[in-house]
Amino acid sequence: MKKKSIKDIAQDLGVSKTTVSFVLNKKGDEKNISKKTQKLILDYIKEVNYQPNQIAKSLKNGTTNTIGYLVPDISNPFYAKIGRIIEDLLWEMGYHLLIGSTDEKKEKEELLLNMFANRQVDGLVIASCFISSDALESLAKQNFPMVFFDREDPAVSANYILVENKAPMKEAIQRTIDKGAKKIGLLSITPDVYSLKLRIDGYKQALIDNGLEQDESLLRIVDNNQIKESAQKELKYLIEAGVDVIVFTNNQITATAIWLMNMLYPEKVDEITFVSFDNLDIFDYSRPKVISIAQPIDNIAKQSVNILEEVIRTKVSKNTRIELKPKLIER
Amino acid sequence: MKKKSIKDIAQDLGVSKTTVSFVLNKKGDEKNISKKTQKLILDYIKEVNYQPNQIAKSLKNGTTNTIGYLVPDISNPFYAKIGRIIEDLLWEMGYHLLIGSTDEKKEKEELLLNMFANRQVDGLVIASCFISSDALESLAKQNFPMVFFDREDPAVSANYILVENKAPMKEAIQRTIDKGAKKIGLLSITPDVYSLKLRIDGYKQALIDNGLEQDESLLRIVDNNQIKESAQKELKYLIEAGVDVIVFTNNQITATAIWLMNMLYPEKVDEITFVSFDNLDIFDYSRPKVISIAQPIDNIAKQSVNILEEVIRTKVSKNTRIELKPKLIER
DNA sequence: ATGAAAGCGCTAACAG
DNA sequence: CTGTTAGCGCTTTCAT
Repeated sequence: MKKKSIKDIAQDLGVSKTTVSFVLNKKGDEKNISKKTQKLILDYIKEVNYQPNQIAKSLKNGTTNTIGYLVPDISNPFYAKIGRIIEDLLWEMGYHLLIGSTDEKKEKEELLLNMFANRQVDGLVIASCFISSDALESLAKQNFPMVFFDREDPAVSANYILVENKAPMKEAIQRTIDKGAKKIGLLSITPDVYSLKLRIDGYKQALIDNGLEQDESLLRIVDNNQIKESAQKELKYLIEAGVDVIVFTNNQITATAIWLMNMLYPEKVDEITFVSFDNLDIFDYSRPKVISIAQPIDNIAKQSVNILEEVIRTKVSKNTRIELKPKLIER
Repeated sequence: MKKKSIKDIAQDLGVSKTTVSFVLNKKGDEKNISKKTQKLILDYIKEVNYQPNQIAKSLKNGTTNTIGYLVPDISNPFYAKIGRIIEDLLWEMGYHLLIGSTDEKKEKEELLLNMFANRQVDGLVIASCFISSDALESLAKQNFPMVFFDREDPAVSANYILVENKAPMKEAIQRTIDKGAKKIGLLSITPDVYSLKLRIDGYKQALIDNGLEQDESLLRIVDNNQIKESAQKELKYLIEAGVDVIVFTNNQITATAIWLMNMLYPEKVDEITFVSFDNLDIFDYSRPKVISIAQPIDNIAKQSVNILEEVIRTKVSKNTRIELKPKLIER
């Protein structure tokens, strides 16, 4: 039993494709198709379990009801969770998610971007490191519905769903200072993304505001290409420098550091406090103690979908920039 | 500058659509298109940045170069990681991933399944709880390329990529017995999936083989609808029963239990050993100590893609059943 | 109340 | 060496 098309159905029933199409799209009454014919068709549809070919529909309509979700790595819990929520929200609206991981590689991002556009996704939710790339610019010029989250290129105006970086980071560090922290180090992956720079600014500001020593050597940058090895070295530096607090700019580096601490300095896990931008469930019980800045994942997803839906519907992009407030979790 | 189609290009250049199409598909030489015409077209293509409409291509060819990835929850690290690897492997082959989370809901799974099929995905990688559902049966009957992983319905023959359950579970528990464990409890989510049953069988077998007391009350099942509350109650039971080892049937319940232990029984974290089917990175340094059975994620992904590719290419499904060996991680 | 026919963008067999 | 044409499955205008 091969798949039936509208044409087959029409032939089998001795009616025209048009009639079938009208009935299928619930325009039977509107188009004055007799009740009898409608029932005939509907019954047959069920009987043969007719499934419309969405590709043909898409070609005709110019829409696919598919949204592209482009992130550095879909297996990163942050992107996976947001992806999941977006998937659910879109599902309600009859949309599907096509995913792509860019690995923060420009070339891959551009290829994926083009593939997505060619595949006629109706819109794009994207965490890009290369917002000013040719591919994105060209899409922007075509007024392609897009919303950017997590990352921003301040030089490019677009729809952004972001989270405050500097102030919350400063505030979190302030808590540790209030509790007596004196020597505060920072460990970050290479801040080639704007938001990471802002988080580091928050760190610096906290030190300045409290008149703490501005020791540039306590600001350690990890080599992204060999995170574990490099983090180990930098962590060692900070530990030996005698810091009582270490600040991290994202959850990945925090998790790595927790692991390293437990492996290499188990005797020190209760002497040091971690501050992490981005939360992870394990922070609830991991040692060292972690004060974290939790991004409002639900809200990021919700706003992204909202804006995207609006742009698709109205066909006008207003370059909305939304900055959400993260939540400080003390432990 | 709106998007150009092949027709536009042909008109602009005063050649026919066919010629353009041939050149685009690198059949220029084969079809004896003059070098000059080829260059003319290729140059123009670049100039206007022509992007072929994949939807039209798909309609014509009957293939979309898209694979559906259907899992209970894409934000679960296990599925997210496998998804990521599959994405990469497929990318090499020119395929893309359409994702769907079923939430283990039959209705949602069937809807997604149909949507995917209608959208003409070329194949499906799926971790389903309802392998014997109508929707799946109907696809199977149409010889639709599918490969199942993680979960099996022994009553349905299909392409399965699985991991051994019973023996590894038994073996992991054996290690704890060798080290002196006497009273071994088990905590599991409701084992409505076949593999969970096998894991529990492994637990029982380990007890039998070692002549340990078969106390059915030490086998605690958590209510899936309120995991945290239920797990807390069951964990309490086991702790009070004085177990020295607790066995878990998947990583989710292990993670929950680790969290609960640290929250509620911090004084006991070093007195009890956990055995977990499924590994998580945090087990490296979490307390209680966790002996885990790590699923070979890379291999699962690789084999799934292999089989799927073969089925798509040969158009014949051989109902291959591959059982991979997990890796015991002692800590 | 229903049908014929054009067309979405692309491919490819067939004709010159 | 290149062009004409039919057709993938669907929608929709216009005609009857």
